[in-house]
Amino acid sequence: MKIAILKAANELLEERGLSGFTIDAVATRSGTARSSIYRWWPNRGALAMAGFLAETAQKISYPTTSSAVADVKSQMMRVAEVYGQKVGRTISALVAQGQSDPETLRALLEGYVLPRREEAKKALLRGIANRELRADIDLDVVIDALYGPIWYRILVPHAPLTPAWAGSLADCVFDGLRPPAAVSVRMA
Amino acid sequence: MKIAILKAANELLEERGLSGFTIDAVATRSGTARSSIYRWWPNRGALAMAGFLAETAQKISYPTTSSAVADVKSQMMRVAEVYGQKVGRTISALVAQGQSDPETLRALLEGYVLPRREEAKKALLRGIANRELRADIDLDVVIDALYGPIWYRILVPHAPLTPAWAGSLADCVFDGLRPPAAVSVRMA
Amino acid sequence: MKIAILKAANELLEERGLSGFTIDAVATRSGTARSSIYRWWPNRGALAMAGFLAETAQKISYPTTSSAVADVKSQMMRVAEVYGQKVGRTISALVAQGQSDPETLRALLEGYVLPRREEAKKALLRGIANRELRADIDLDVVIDALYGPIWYRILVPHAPLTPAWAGSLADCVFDGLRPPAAVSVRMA
Amino acid sequence: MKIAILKAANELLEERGLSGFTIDAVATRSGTARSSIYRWWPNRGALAMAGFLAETAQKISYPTTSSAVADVKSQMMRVAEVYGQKVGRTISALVAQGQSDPETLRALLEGYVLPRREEAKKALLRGIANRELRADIDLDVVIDALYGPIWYRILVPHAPLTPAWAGSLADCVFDGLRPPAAVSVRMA
DNA sequence: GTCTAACCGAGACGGTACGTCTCGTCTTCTG
DNA sequence: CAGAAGACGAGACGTACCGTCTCGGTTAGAC
Repeated sequence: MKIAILKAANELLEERGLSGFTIDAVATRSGTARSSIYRWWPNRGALAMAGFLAETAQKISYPTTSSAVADVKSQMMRVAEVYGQKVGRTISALVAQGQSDPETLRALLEGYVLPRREEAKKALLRGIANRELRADIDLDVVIDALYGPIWYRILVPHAPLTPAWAGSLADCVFDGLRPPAAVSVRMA
Repeated sequence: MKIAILKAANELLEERGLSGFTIDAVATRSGTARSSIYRWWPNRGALAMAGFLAETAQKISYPTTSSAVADVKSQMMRVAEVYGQKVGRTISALVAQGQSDPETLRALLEGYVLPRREEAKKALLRGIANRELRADIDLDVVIDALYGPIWYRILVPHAPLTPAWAGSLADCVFDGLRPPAAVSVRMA
Repeated sequence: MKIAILKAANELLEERGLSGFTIDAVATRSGTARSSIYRWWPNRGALAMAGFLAETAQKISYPTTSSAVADVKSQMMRVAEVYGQKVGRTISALVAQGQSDPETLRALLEGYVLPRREEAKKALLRGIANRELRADIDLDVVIDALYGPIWYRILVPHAPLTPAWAGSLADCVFDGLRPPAAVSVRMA
Repeated sequence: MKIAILKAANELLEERGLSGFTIDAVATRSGTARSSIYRWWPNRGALAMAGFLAETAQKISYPTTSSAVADVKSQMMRVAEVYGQKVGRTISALVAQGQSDPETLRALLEGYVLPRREEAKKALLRGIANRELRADIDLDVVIDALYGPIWYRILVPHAPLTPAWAGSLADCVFDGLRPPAAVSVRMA
């Protein structure tokens, strides 16, 4: 029951965006009654969030190779690929809903954004430990620099969100984060 | 008349966000009739956009000093300051509205985002001409890296949007974009 | 518009009683939108009452002949005839609605019951002035005795409500209300 | 179990009327589950009726003295007293429910109204046998005249239902039902 | 000086989605 | 294995906005 509802919610969000995501439409598609939806989720924001977390949120994981920087870059490219398609619609719908519904925003942050940032933080720390990255970087700023543009392109789609672009972005940002080790060694 | 409407629209957007931005509320606050609003703007997205462009969009300009990088950085810090307050609410409301209303999204892109990007592009080209920046950078990627995180923090407010953070972000990104001065060292 | 709504309201009340009287059904039958109904009436009780008053309430008037008693009796018989058909359904629905909605009950009393009682009171006073009725009768009790049974048969339909029955009832009650004039005269 | 349910049903009907009489509320107050209520009664009308019959219906009996008329009058006064309080709420709720639920109406008639009328009929026949009442009266009409107004005042509470009023009513109606003692005077 | 046309306010209209509330049925889960 | 617990589909409730529309009443410029 709940599963069918979440599935339907997700599909609608992906297919038709926020404006097509109606409790009635979810009920119809899932073959349940509106009241059954309201039994479990207090409003449409909560349902949208739950659908997203249940169905699509878990699909992007970090690889772990010897190079943390390469791991992050490849994960960003996968994120770009996934977000560039239907999932992007869902996320933008959630963010939009969050602008007029604080509860949805909170759920999105706590249920998705912050955990993801924590994962990224770990990867970057691994990079620092590896000496791939300078030790003095501000992790939050770096994560914003890496992932902020991806969200930006979802929400303000001035240009398509492609893995290639995400790769360039990663290169661009990481370029400034490498330790100056070799240079100083040579200069010494 | 129109001016009063746009002013009211903006105030509501700033004070109460998207959910408080109702045609009725704008009419009441501006002392006009709903029909007068619909006479001039086709729907609430268009009105929101018009209010934003008329009242707040023009407030952030680029300085022009000898250092293009410093100009961009200082502009980013000002942007962060302005967006961190009421204007941020307006922008997030517009983006949210844009998710279910393609016309609003188009207006936001063409009326605000793309022109701003053009300005940024010019500043960065000045930086390249100055030799402050490498010549081989992908301008679009760099602009995404610089401004994307700002929009991200407006729309997904996991942490406050402050000038200090924007400064760090600028430093972080520009760090990787400087011409390879070290090369000459190595060559020495 | 309002007229079509009231007409539809009345028809539904008459045809299908309280349970078929739905705002949606009224809207459909009247060819209007639910919102238009709620624009004018705050809830279904008020609508039912308004429909009743507008369409059927005014249909029963008192005749005025030389005999007030005969007038009341003939009016009661007409009331029985009218209430015995569709109007009875409407009235019983209104009373039923009034049991769970004090506002409807108030409207029914003030808008219908009390005015009717005032008319009856005038007729009875005419009867007293005529010497058709004793001067010491308690008008409220008499009106309850005359009309109470009619409402009773509408609401608790243990037997049909017919003009003949109403006539017998009137005779029965009026029998005790005549002045003892003639007898005492003879005895004197 | 059943007893607790009926008790709770009755209390709710008395305290809060029809609108507070909810299957859920009865279950909660009686400490049982909704399903247990539906095991024994098919719907809320039946439950209300059962609660009424079990708890309050039997409480009013006829006295039997030498004067049948006095018996009826005193019973009416007692009825008025009892109905004027909580029981009146229950009865009005039952009648209201009956307007949209024929089964409840039938149950009320057969389970309560008609048996009471039979009792009244017996009392009146006693009055005829006693020569307190004329032999040619139509018992059904008289019973309607006596008890109809009481139900009327419960359901259409234009004025309070008091024993004093019921006494006046009884006097008023019985006044016309006495055998024509005056005839012998005239014959003299 | 009139006339005509656009703009104004006011607000009714048909719609659609919301979230709430009961209903009466039905499936567990437990003692 | 009875009964409590409670999920289920259904559907009406009243609210809030949407965007469209008709209506008189003012200005203003054109004739």
